[in-house]
Amino acid sequence: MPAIEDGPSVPAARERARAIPEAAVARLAVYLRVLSAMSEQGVSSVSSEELSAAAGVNSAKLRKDLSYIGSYGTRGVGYEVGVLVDQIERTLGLTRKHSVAVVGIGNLGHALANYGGFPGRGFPVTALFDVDPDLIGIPVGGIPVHHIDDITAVCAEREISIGVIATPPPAAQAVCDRLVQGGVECILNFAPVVLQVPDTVEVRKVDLAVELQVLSFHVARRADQAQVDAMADAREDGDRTGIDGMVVR
Amino acid sequence: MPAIEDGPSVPAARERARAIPEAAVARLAVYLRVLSAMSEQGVSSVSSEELSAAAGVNSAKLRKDLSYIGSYGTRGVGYEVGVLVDQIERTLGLTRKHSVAVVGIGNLGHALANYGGFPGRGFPVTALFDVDPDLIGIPVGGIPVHHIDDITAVCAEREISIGVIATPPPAAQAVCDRLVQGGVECILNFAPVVLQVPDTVEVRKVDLAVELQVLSFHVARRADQAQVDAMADAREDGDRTGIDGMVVR
DNA sequence: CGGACTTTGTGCATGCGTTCACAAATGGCT
DNA sequence: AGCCATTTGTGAACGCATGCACAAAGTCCG
Repeated sequence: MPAIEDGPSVPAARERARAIPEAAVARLAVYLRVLSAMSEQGVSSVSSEELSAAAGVNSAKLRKDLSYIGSYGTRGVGYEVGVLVDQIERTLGLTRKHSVAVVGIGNLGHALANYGGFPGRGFPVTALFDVDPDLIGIPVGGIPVHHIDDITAVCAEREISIGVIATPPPAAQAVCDRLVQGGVECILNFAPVVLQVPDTVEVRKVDLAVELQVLSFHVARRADQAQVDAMADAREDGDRTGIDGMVVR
Repeated sequence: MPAIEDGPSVPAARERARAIPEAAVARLAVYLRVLSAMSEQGVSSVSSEELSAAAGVNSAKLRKDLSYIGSYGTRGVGYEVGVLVDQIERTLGLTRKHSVAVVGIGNLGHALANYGGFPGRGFPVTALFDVDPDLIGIPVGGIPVHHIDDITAVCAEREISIGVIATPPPAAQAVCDRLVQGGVECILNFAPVVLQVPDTVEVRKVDLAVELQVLSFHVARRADQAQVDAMADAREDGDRTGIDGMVVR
C-alpha cells in the first residue's frame, strides 16, 4: 500500500473517472442496485458470473466495467459485495447527497415528488416548483411548492445540484434557463423538447413518446418479418399471397 | 429488374427496416416531433442543416439517419416536411395504432394514464391494471381499472401490443410474465428490475435511479476535475492542499 | 507443500455507429 | 442553354464498445 506519493496516486484515481464510458456508468448503477439487494439478503460474496446474470449482461462486460473502477476482486473467489457497493457508490459520487429540484407538479411531477428519498437513497428532493397559484405553498410529499419565478434564487441558495423538468413542452426551455442561472449543472428532462444549454451543463432526457415509438418500430419490424417469412413459404406453393396480406400467428 | 430471384426484391425493402440502427430509430422519433411542429407552423420545406440544428444533432448524422428510410430529399433544396413525416411514421409503424396497457396505477401510472392519447398521437391507452381493490372499476383518465389477474385475458382479447409496467419492483416480474402470456411482445419497464423475458419480447427500460446516478457521476467528475485543477495550481506554490480537501467554487 | 481448479483482469479482434469529405444531382440565374 | 450555388446521399476512415479467449493470481484439497 503506497503512502501518499502525490503525483500519480490521487489524480490517477480521479482521472480514471473521466475514462469510464458513459454506457458503463449506467450499468454500474444497475450493478449497484443488484448488489445492494444481495447485501440486504446477507450475501457477502459474488462471482462475475452470478452478478452478470442478475444484471442481465455478459460476464466479460461486467468484469471490464468493474475494472474501470479498480481491481477489487479476488481471483478464484469473486467479489466482496460490501466492497463493491462502496466503490461503486464512491465512483458514482453517491457519498455526497445531491439535492434535487422538481419543476412542474403535474401528474408526473407528483409522482417524482412522492418518490421521496428517491429509489436507492441519496437523492433528497428538496424543492418543488410550479406556475399554478393553487399549488403554491401547499406541500406535496411533505415539500412546499414554490413559484417558478423563484427557481434561480432557491436553487442558488440551497445548492441544488440536479434539476428535473416535468413541465409541459412550451415551458421547458425557460425553466431550464432559470435552473442553469441558479447554478444547476445537471438536468433530467422529461419534456419532449430539445433543450439548449451551455456545454458546462449535462442534460439527460427521458422521452416517453420516443420510447413508445421505438417499441412501435419493433412491432412493425416483427410484422414485416412475419410477412416476409409468409411470402417465402407461399413462394414454395405458387406465390398466392397478396403483398399487403397480414399474417396473424 | 430481377424477377423473383429470392433475396433482394421485396425483402430488400423490408430488410432495410432491420438494418436501421437502434440509435437511429430513436433519433427518427425526435425528428418526427420536430417535423410535426414545423408542419403545424406551415413550414413545408427544410434543409438537413436546419432540421439537425432543431433536433440537436450533427447534420451528417441526420442525413444518414434519413437515408436509412430512403431518399426523399431534393439536392440543392432540402426535404419536404410532409413527405418526411409520412415516411418516418411509416417506418416507425405509426400508421397502425398500438394499444397500450398500463399496469400499476400509482403516481406514475396515473401520470401515464392521464397522458391520454400519448404525446404525438397513435398510442391509445386502452387498459389499466392494479392490485388495489379500491381502485378497481373506478375509471382513471376515462379508462376503467382491472385487476392484474385479468391481464392475460384482457391483453389477448384487445390485442394489446405494448405493455407498460409501473408497479413496485417486487411485482414487476410477475406482471411481465402475464403480459407476455397475453401476447404482448413489447414492454416498457419503469420498475427498477431486470426483467427476464423470452427473446421474442422486446423490453425497453426507463430507470429513474440510474438516470439520477449517471448525473451524480457527472457532478462528481466535475468536482474531481476542479480539485485536480486546484491541486495543479497549489503545487505551483508549495502543495499545501489536503488530499481530501473539497474545492468549492 | 504442491497441484489442480476456479475466477479475475485484460489484450485483441470484431462490429457498429459516428463523422468527414466529396461526388452527384438539382434549381435558379444570366 | 449553360453555369454556379446549394444541398443531398454515401463511401471511407475513425473511434468506441462489445465479446472472446487466455494468462495471471489465488484458493482449496489431498
